[in-house]
Amino acid sequence: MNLSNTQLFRGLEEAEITSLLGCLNATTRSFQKGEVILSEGNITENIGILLSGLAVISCNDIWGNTSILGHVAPGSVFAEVYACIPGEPMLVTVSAAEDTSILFMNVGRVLATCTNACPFHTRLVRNLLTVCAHRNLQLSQRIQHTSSKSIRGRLMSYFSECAKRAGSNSFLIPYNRQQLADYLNVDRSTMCNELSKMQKDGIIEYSKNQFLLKDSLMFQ
Amino acid sequence: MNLSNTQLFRGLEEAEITSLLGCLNATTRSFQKGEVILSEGNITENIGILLSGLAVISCNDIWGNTSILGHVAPGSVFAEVYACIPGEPMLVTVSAAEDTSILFMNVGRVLATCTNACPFHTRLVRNLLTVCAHRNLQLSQRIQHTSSKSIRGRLMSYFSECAKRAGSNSFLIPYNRQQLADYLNVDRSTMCNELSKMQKDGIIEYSKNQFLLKDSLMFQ
DNA sequence: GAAAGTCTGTTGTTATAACAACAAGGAGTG
DNA sequence: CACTCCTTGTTGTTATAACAACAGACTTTC
Repeated sequence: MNLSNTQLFRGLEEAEITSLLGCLNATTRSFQKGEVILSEGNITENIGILLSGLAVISCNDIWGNTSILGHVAPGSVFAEVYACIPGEPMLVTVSAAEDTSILFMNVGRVLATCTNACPFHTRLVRNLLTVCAHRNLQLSQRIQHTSSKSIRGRLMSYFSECAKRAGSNSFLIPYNRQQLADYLNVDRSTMCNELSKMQKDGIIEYSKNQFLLKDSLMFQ
Repeated sequence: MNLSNTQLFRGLEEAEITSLLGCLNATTRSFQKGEVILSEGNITENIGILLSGLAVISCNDIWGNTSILGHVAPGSVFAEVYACIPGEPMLVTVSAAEDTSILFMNVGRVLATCTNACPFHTRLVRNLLTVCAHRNLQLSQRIQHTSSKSIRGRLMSYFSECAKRAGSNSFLIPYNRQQLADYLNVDRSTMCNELSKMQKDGIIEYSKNQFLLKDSLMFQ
């Protein structure tokens, strides 16, 4: 894993990162497949970066049922939310889905200006904030797109954002049907059905992942 | 508004804040009821703190339908997500619901270590990160609690977290029925009905805002 | 180019949530 | 106390989403 390609170290050179890592007293640890990396209920002051392998984020309800909340891919930051809220116990468990190596950094050291007053430090903090803000934005958008009670409403909310982003009524979506259904928290087949109806109703046109919001609607 | 009571300035004394504000070149602006504070599509480098009044966060779809996403109360930070992602245009509009005054701070100045290397600065950055992380946690939890397709599943997910937090099967919830229904994105009356059924089924007991998850379930 | 696998769209049935309308129980006020 | 206002719980009806099962199109692989 090349750290300069990660969200957290973006904009920093290899040499600068090496110097930073020393300054941060970062440590690397390896985990075997199945091993718990961070456990629910624990308090962590460490931000993790997954260097290689794969981790899953899961959650247990009080009856012991486990549900998977997401995955951590190489280069991704995790646990930063808990590390940034002093004393907040984790509500999720992170465990290794494969043999995995993790870089841990103490958030206190990341935030405290180092004695060398190194200029890379400022960039690192800014990156950390950007990571947090990005995740925030994505979560807010998902909530917005799933706020409608109807499948059509959810699709329209999502398509509306896609069109805004693309600056055009025509856009590509980055999901296949199953992924889109999961994102909008609806059943795939029912969603496919609704897409057909919307096309029949003249609201949208689509082919594979290319969608078009019909202009006529803008003036209704 | 006493700034030392706000999330962003927590842990700082009045005098320290005054010195910080100068160092940050923060500015205060007033808005009349109905006036737009920050507009969708704009790029902002400013974090806002609402000092007095009330603001609403709203969103327009491409057909011009407006929906209210939330409110900003005195002392609350807003726009920090957009300010922290350089170049990210706002997807929401913030406008004054009453006559309102806002403190704006440039995020670049917040993050750049000031020439005086004032120690309050570090605390401020840490607070900003904490604000971001907190919001993040709340959003993640809401998504988790609304991920079930059934009302019962959503209630159980929420109650499970409440019980965990309380460290007890008995806990108070901070919402009335309508607010809980809104939070879980379900219809109030249907939810009330489901709560009754859950009580009949012996899963929970409740009275007003006091809830009890029945122990028997733990061993099923 | 046949076979297996994946993705997408379609249909019919069933479960369930939304909705509307109302009753009962406080809380607060004149 | 009578009054209104607000919250909560209940019921019946209707709309709609989930679910299951399958067909066709497209990929991938040998």
